[in-house]
Amino acid sequence: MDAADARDPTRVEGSATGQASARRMPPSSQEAALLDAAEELFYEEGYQAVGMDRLRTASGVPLKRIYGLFPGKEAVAVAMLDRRDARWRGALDTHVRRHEDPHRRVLAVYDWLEERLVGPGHRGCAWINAFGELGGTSEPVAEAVRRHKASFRRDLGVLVAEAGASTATADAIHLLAEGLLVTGGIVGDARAVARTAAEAREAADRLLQSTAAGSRIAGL
Amino acid sequence: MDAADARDPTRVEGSATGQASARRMPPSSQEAALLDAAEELFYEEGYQAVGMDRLRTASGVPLKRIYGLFPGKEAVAVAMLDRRDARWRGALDTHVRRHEDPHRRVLAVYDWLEERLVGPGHRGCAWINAFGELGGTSEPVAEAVRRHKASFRRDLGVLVAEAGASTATADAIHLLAEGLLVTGGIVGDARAVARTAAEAREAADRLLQSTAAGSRIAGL
DNA sequence: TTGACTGGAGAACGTTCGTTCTCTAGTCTA
DNA sequence: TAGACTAGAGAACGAACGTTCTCCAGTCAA
Repeated sequence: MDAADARDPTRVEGSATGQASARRMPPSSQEAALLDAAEELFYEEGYQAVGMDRLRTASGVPLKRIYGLFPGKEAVAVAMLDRRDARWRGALDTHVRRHEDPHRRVLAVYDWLEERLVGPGHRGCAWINAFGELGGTSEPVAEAVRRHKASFRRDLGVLVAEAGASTATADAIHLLAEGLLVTGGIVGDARAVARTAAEAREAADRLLQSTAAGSRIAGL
Repeated sequence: MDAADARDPTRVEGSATGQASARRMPPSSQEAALLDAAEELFYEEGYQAVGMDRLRTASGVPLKRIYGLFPGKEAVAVAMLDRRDARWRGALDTHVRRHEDPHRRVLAVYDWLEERLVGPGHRGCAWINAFGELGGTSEPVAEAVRRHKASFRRDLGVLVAEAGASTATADAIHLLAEGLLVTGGIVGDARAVARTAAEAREAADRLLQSTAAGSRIAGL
């Protein structure tokens, strides 16, 4: 790195044309900028519809450096999915733990998913979409999707266990969440997403109640 | 090609290399052969990973005729999805109606989905995958997916209504089915698919039972 | 048999892709 | 200041794509 960076290490964009530039950006910021652009563009348009050139333009990271950071486009996609996984599940955890009641926490999962699904430009679950596009041709991407889905399922299992419900109920809570994710992504408009989320939440509530009722009947 | 083909108009393949040939095939058969190839290849590898040349080779239908039958690749994909929709839902209907008990019919949906998900080369739900790949860039494909999912949901609604359960239960049955489709597609191996199907089936059963119990309690 | 016609095989075309290479402006050491 | 070096902007490259076009074997009416 050079003296200019030392003088202004916060400098991130500097092009006169207004497009992002990675000039003098430290490598870690460049990687972040690249993954930011990849996350947004791949999510909105798909993986194959976005070329490396658009990633370069949107992130301001030169092609030469992109290929210095990652061996190829596929690796960028995997890194993006993994980074998103950490952030996504962290945000979900933060959201649900704002509630004290363990039962309410489980239902709050659906609130959070609904919020995520109705935003502008949203197109469902990034991992489901990635699997749909690349699951058949890219094993690394397929594995990243399986990692995320397994982690999500595990996280839900913990929440449901804390609510005192059975593992069978946890399984159902998970399938309802996946059903909401895929259906909410496809239907498109916000009203339908809200309706679908309400359906999932109500079904989850019924299953949690019936577990509790069963437990009471069994004297647990 | 040779005179032997002319003598046998029903002949559908005739290449010495073993690949399909559409020579002398009537246009309706050519369309069917094309959609057969499109269905298989697009499903296994994705839409953008399969070029028109491979469609031509696999179906035996010349490019000239493909572009005579459809204005472009996108239209082939939409036609394939629509044709598959009719066959897919027809087969589901046939399967569930082999059972007499309306309650059992609903559960049989999950049996059938499980069968579909464990076959070799299977990669989940063709419509979910198509949406993941093209939902952001092709409105005709996105609409075909929405058509199919709306029809599937409606079909399930009829089955659940015939079982005497509420519309809320029907919604849950649908979300569980979607959750099974997406999860079963991603997890890959047959054991995990079977386990997921069992989870969905059990949750559906509980929801149907609780509806029935609720109805009895309410004196209906 | 002749001539017009049809339709298939595959070449051709223009574009776009992922990836690599070149050139140059700017920086640091001595 | 001189020279080695770094890194970015964009050209270059080979491959593959969707689509169109060319050419010729085969067919049918007269």
